[in-house]
Amino acid sequence: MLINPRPSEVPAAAHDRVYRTLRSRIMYGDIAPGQAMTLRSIGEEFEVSMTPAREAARRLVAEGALSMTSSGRVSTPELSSERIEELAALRALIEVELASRALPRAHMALIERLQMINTSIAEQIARQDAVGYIRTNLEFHRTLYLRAQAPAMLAMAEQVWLQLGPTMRALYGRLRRKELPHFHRLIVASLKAGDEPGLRLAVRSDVTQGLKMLAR
Amino acid sequence: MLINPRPSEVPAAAHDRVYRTLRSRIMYGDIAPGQAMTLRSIGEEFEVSMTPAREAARRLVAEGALSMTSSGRVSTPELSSERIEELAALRALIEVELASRALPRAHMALIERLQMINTSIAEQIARQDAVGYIRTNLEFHRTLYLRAQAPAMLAMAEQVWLQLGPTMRALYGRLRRKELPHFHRLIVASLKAGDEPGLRLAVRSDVTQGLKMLAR
DNA sequence: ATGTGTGTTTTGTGATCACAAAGCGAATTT
DNA sequence: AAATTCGCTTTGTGATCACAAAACACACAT
Repeated sequence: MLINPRPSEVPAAAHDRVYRTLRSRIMYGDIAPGQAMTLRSIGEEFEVSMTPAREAARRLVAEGALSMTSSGRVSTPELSSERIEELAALRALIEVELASRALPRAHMALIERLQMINTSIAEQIARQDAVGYIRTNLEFHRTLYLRAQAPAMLAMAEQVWLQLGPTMRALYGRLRRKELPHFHRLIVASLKAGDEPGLRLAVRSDVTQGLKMLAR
Repeated sequence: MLINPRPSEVPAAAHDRVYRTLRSRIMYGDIAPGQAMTLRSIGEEFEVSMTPAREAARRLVAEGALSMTSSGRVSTPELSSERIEELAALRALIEVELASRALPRAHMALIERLQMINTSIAEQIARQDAVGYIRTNLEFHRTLYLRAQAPAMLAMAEQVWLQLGPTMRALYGRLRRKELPHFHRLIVASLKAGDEPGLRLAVRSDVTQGLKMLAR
């Protein structure tokens, strides 16, 4: 009997492809806050009928990536400053815990990988590429948190990122960064030193800094 | 022009009714872990077609209330002990923060209401009603956290409850309680005294206690 | 100008159907 | 006896359609 040589390349249902593409766009700030979309237009873009388009949209609504009016229309959310503050606090709570759990398992290979990602972030900044910056920045965090071996917590953190996606675009479009966020260096340094309190503070600061200015 | 006298009583779409009913069942431990269900049987029970049944199921999958096999079949999840530990830690993180934010706004009316709920919990314990116990226990927590005025955080907390629902049933079926969890009394006492560190400890303990024993 | 009414168009909802794949059970083979 | 094969049944997926309600635009009246 033949074993499927690539079990990860399962057919990929249509609704899942739509979901994943939209999710990436939202999480990485490809879509501005308040952007409306119809189920038919989604289906048209992905060349599927309304059924899978509706499923993908509904899934994103359930995750807070899209908001829905009482009549069923979906759009990217426009977050109030109170909600931004809440989501920033959630990021701080969850990601500090994830970093703390990753610390004892963080070996040199991981730290080098994080430094690589940091240089990549610097490139995106130089290129003024907002979407690239957001994606690479989140990749830095995800790479660290994966070491925590805590999938449920990581999923929660990603859900918060998703909710903040369109808003992050508005933020990073405003504060034109010139250099690598220096808390990333602090995170790497704390990891090297095995300094847990320092790591917790660095992560909390990194996560909070940008969003604080946006919430006012 | 007439204003709708009950704006909250909008027609209620079929898929939403299915979703809400299933969500309650899962969150309050009405369904055991590992219980499978088909889309057609859901539709049959609620006298709707497969379309709204599928939407409700998909929404619950997105929230982690149901798990899905690669072939699209859904069932209540059977959580590993690692995942239970993670979810317990998330409860601790988020709910301690919610309680802390509720504290400065907690007036006498709220405290009295919490005490009422506590006597209600004692009744459910005397009646050996597992589902009633879980529901009333969560009502205690929700009542407190509503005062925090932090809807995004509360939604996250409820999502964790939802994921733990079927497992909670298995837990409370095992440890036949005899009396009101005494951390509930500690929570109320800390609220009365305005003692924030005490409140944080009491909430963390209450949230962690039961799940710790289940995770081994 | 502003608000109002009306007809048209757009849009989400849910039912139904065809299809393919997964699950399942019994009979058969090793 | 255990494993396998084959056929039937169950099940999820996605397309299509009818329908009702919401959104919209335009004309009209104030």
